Amino acid sequence: MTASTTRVRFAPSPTGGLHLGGVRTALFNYLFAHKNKGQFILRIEDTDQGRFVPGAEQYIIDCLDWCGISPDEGPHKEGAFGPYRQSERKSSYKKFAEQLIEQGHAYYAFDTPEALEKMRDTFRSEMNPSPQYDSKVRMQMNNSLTMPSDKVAALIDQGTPHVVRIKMPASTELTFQDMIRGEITFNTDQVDDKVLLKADGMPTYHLAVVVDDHEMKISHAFRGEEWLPSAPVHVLLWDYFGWKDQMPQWAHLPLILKPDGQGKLSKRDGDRLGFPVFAMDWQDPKSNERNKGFKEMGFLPEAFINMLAMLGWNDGSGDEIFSLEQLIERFSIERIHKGGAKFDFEKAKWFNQEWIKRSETTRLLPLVQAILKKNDIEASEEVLTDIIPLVKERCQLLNDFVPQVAYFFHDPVEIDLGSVQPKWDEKKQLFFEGWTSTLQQIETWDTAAIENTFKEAAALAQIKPGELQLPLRIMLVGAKFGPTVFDIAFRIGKEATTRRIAHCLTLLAQ
RNA sequence: GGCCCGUUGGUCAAUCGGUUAAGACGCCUCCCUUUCACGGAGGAAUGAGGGGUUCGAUUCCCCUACGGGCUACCA
Repeated sequence: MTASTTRVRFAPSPTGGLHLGGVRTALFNYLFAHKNKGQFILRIEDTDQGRFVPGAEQYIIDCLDWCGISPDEGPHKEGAFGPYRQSERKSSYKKFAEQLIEQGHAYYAFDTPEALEKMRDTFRSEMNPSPQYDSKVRMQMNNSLTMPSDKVAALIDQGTPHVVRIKMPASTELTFQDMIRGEITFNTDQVDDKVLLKADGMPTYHLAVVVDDHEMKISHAFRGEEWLPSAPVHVLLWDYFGWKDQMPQWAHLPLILKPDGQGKLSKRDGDRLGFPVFAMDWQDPKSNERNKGFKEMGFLPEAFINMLAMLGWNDGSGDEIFSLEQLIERFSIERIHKGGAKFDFEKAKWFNQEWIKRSETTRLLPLVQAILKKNDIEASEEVLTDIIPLVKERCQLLNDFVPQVAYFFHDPVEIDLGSVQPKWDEKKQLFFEGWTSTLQQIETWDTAAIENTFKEAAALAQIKPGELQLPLRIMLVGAKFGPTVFDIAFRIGKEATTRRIAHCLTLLAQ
């Protein structure tokens, strides 16, 4: 490699929600770019007009922004290498395809979809379930290799639909280096004559990646392992164009697998097993199908990317909680795994809990405030600043703040009297009646004062304070959770405390 | 079927020929706490199988098995 700057790219297709694996690919790109003080480019691969989904591009940008891994260049942030949408670069691909034809490395093919299907049918056998358009069959097909040149010219003049295919050399060993997997060798006999330019004039992925990676001066190319089988086509193309010395270094990332069973993780698995697969909520504009995102599920972006980084990579130290800055500092391609990793939602939630625990109240406050508002709880900054530290270690997801905080704002609706009734007796009833009236005389309403009167009253009534704390908790919170009861009584105030106790005493007396 | 990639506890994983095979999640027990969490102390649980190479293999090589990916005018 030359001493040129590091330039990497994340190149998604705008076809739907942004999958976990996609975010991780973007993350690794981002980490590598920042570690090497290079640039991180977003390129939109929208060459398949049939699969294009409006809104998906902006959604991808929003997801990356939310994750804190925004690109340096992209359709939303023009740099010196635009345009960053492949559909807008259409004209340049044709030129390169024609160059390949002139050099004898590609050819025009006029076969109709029906003709291709017929070819597959005739060659299909038990030994060869999926016949390819390759060196063995191309001379029997309808293309510029099998037709006189004047006929080819005539067909093209008439506007006959045609594609451009690469002419794979026969029986050639092709070797390239992968930064994660080392040396990888293919025999060209195994790869078919891939379509380079489609009938609609759009390039396929194969032509577009090579041309764009070259024109955008990409130095390192990260992509999913599913691309490995077509890598020889790309390597060959770099060679044919005469750019081989500028070819990016490849890194084929391991896949993220289903938690159960096998295969790569899909959005269906999320629906099936009850966890998100997309970074943020995504609603398909055509089907209106809605898929939940990690963001809306209550994940902190810090936790989300931390979790993703640890799926297929680690720094060898045993540490697991890393900020984005720490990830940049410690990231290394050598420590990326070769094998796929099964996604574990439980572990993902643990990462989030760790991040909630470690986050400053000021970080959490606006997020919690927004979630509460959605649940019809208007909470001031002052109050939340006071309450968040009390409950944050009890929350795995940001949404958990709702039940953990709700009883500070309104009387519990559901009251778990079942936990109290079995051991409830008149003695306790009298205790609470008595204590409620002594509460009225407390001058400085604070946690210590409340706790003191409670313990004194308990001693007087000859009941262990512990036996009374659970009932009190149920009265104030409605259930068995939350911080110390006296902390809660202090925050909700004297009036609410006595009201909630009285209400429960009435219920228990029935 | 073919090709390519992979394989350490249930899951994420450390080890870069010599260790009692780390650590984390989850699970279980106990402590703290008469709530829920947090925290602390323990526990169960791992090198797919078979051949080599080597004084010595989880580690290197080969075979098998298993898993995954690809095999579209989708990316």
